[in-house]
Amino acid sequence: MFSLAEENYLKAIYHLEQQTQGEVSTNAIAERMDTKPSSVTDMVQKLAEKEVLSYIKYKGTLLTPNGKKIAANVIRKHRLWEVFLVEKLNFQWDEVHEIAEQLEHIQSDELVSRLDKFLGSPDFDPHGDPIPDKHGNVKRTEKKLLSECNKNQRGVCVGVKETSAEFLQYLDKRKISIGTKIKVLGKEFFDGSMIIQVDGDQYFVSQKIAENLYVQTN
Amino acid sequence: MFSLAEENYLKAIYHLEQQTQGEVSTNAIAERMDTKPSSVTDMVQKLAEKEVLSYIKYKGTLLTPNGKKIAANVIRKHRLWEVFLVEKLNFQWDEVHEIAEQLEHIQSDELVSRLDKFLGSPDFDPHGDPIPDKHGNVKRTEKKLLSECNKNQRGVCVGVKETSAEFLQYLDKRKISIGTKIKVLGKEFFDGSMIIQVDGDQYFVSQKIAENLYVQTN
DNA sequence: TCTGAATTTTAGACAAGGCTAAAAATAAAT
DNA sequence: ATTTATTTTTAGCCTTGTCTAAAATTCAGA
Repeated sequence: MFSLAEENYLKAIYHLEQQTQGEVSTNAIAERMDTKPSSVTDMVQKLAEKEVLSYIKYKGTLLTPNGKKIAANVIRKHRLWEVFLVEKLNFQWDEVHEIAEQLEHIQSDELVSRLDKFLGSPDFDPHGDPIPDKHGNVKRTEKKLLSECNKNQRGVCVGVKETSAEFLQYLDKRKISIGTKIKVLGKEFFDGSMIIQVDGDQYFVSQKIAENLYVQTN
Repeated sequence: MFSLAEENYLKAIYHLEQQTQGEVSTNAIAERMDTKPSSVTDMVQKLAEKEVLSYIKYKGTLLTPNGKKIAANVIRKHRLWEVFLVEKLNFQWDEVHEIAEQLEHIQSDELVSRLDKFLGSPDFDPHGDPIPDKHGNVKRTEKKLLSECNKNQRGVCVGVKETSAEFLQYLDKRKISIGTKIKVLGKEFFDGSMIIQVDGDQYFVSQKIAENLYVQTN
């Protein structure tokens, strides 16, 4: 139904719509897709014909409900495959994006449904981003930085901001990964450092660490 | 390196080379790829430039060692994914081909290597076809039809010729699947029917059944 | 061996998706 | 309120992979 290129455009526009409000500009799309604005104009006009987005010359584009659904489905597949790669094939968090970028275009609803079940219907991908359900709805649970948490707050690690190998190794060493429960035992205000509890262990974390770890509090 | 279309051509030519000896004809490729001979000529000339096959006008093509390796790798991926779909996602034998046809083009050596390990480095796909190793070498164990076996011969079920749902169900009911050991207890010459032993049970199979079941004898 | 049939190749066209250069529209600044 | 700068679109061209129609080559039968 939709070509690989078209799916990538829809996905890019979907993400851009979440980062800003109002119409998405041609230049913004071009930058995100690493392509030229003139190419974007062409494609956007084609997609408008297919009624997956509305386009007004010199103004920008907005996805239609149908376009949103298609984009969300691509993102759903992307994130499910990321879970597969990390949980089943033991890839690292930062190694999976490129491969998932390819896998997200495999066409088969049955495959997605079975993959989802095989993985235990996860709600988050390895980076802590929410996985849209089959209807394209996203469980929007805002994540916040560990550094924004207060003493005695509890949360679940849902992602990272920084994705360098060093940082991921730092977390691995402390057995912190997606789903890990974290409790703030203490917070030092003059340098922003914290003492946190992870499973049975306690760790000291600097502000820099706390500012790069997303948690979902409850 | 090689486009999706190019990979599909190499794969098709690889298969055709195994079915016949000598050069593969343009028409044969066109028929297998469900395309026109003129398109094949174009593509084959392009692939000859890339040195993955040798092409002589009006004569035909032959894969170079490099071309064989690339084709075998695509087939390796195809078959590994089929194992995944059947073993892990519980698809039926006959439902996986289309999806594997897409998955075989995912580019990532690391992915293939990890998938292979995850599946326990299988030697055969769910249809009983051998899975090439990472160097493109195929463990060539010729399969023959059950009907070609003689009394008291033993073999392992490695595939089917017919793939209709009815036939697969027939086999399922008798617990015959890939890897199932079969022994020919008796063979009736006037109608080609057989008595076979499967695990502890004995079954009567008609010639039609025996002609559609591949076994690897030892 | 000649001739008709089948196969294969060439030539020219097309759709998708991208690019460059130039024109048009909008936004910003004096 | 103009002029300048930025953004966006248009026009024309390119590549990939396909097609049709016509030409060239090979094969096969008499």
